[in-house]
Amino acid sequence: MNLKTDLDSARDYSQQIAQTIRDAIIAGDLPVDGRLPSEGDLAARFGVSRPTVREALKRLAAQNLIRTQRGATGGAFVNRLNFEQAQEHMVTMATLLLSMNRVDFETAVEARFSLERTCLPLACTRRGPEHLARLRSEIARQAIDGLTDEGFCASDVAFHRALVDAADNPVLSWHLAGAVEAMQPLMNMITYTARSRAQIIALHSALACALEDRDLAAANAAMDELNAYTLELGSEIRTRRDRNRS
Amino acid sequence: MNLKTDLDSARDYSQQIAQTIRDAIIAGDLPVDGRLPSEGDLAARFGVSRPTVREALKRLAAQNLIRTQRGATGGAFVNRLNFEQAQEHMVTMATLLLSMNRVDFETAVEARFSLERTCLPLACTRRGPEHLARLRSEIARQAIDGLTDEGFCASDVAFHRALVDAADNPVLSWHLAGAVEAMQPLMNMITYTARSRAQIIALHSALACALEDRDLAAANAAMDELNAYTLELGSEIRTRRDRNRS
DNA sequence: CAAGTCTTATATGTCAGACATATCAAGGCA
DNA sequence: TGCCTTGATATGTCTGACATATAAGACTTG
Repeated sequence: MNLKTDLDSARDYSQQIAQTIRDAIIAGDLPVDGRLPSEGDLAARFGVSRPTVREALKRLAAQNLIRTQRGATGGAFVNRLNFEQAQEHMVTMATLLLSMNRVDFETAVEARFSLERTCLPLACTRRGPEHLARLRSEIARQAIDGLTDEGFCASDVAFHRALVDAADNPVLSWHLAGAVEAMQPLMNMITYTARSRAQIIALHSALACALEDRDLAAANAAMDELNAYTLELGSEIRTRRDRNRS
Repeated sequence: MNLKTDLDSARDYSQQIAQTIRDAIIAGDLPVDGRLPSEGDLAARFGVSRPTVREALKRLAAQNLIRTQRGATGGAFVNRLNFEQAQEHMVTMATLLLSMNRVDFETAVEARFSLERTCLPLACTRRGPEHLARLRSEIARQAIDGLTDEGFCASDVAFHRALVDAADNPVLSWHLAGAVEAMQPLMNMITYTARSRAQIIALHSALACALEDRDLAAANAAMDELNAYTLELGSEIRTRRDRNRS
């Protein structure tokens, strides 16, 4: 637990302190669930005031690297980063990336389906009955009459999430689920007619059946169709929007 | 620029304030490069003190959502999240995920090569001469006699980075490069013999040639071999380690 | 008149000390 | 023994102040 305590007075102290502690965590010098020195201690070590140390700790808390607890035995503890939290971060980041960089619909869709396709070989091999059940249950929900658009989109995401989980590789699931969920805002625009819902449900069913039969070629074909149909809907939306504008 | 200013007194103010501003940024209420109210203003609006507001802003700064600038026309500005910054974050996160969750080598390697393979179809279609040049140049560097292990690993990462960039889809590049770079710490262990270097260089060359010929089957085959060889080296390392331990 | 310099206003960065509050542990009391 | 009180310690927050960076306007000077 020896931290470099010499700071460059030209740059933000809180940033440098955060970086020092972050490096220590990444290097494994601070064990998971280990307790950091108290804010007062850290302030004394770095030769800064407590508010400055607090700003540094808040930076780390924002990245889920530490958690804080009040009370006598409280303090700042190194978090075990879990896949769920990390995924939230990734979705937030990916969503912002897409919206702030004017990524066009085709590029995003291409990336999404390219990525999602990677789970199919593994999913065909490893899918268990519980994965098939999840897929079927989401398909059933999507077919409910009177389901709201929000409900349909949520179930759509859950379906694809189940699909990537069927590959039974948590690291892969993390990457792919992040990619899929980040697309949700873009996908929300295109599933608002009964016709498109029926078509999407049909393709979902085809995917589920392909997984059940462990038929990789069929799964790839269904994914291709879903890809093409998504692009088609997207260009339809654009046409309609352009017509309204003029 | 209307922010919800009512806070739940039971939870951290700085966290709630950060969440409020974060939501506004994600929703697009705060335009990119737009300036937030000054810390004093925000403190007055939320009914808290300036240090509390500052902790909130540092949380956002840690996620690269805002940048701050001192001086008369300074303040906190909404950042345009770019792919580079976002990738740094993703690599940090993925590295921590792998190291903190005892992900076994096989799982990580499987995820990595599954993901990287997705760029091959697009890369075979779209690769330009500049992509081929980047690939060849990294291969040349890897063959240099006396190259340090660090240098070899760095060039290895650069090679795979060039490979995913050949797909010419920034969103895909972002996802895949993050996955590849996060593996670097794990890969560092296995490239320390001349034998493995020569083999890896041969497979890199095979990949480059396949891309040059736009031969998807050959590219996939080379990737398969690289995958298998990586696993082989990994299990070799483990055997050696186990023998040393006993 | 023009160019450079000075002043000032405004913002963030930092500090010091204080109080509020949550929490656990130890000691006291029935 | 079991409950309660008390104290210690930690984070959470507030107040007020000073330091510093920066740009714009006022001023001075060639």
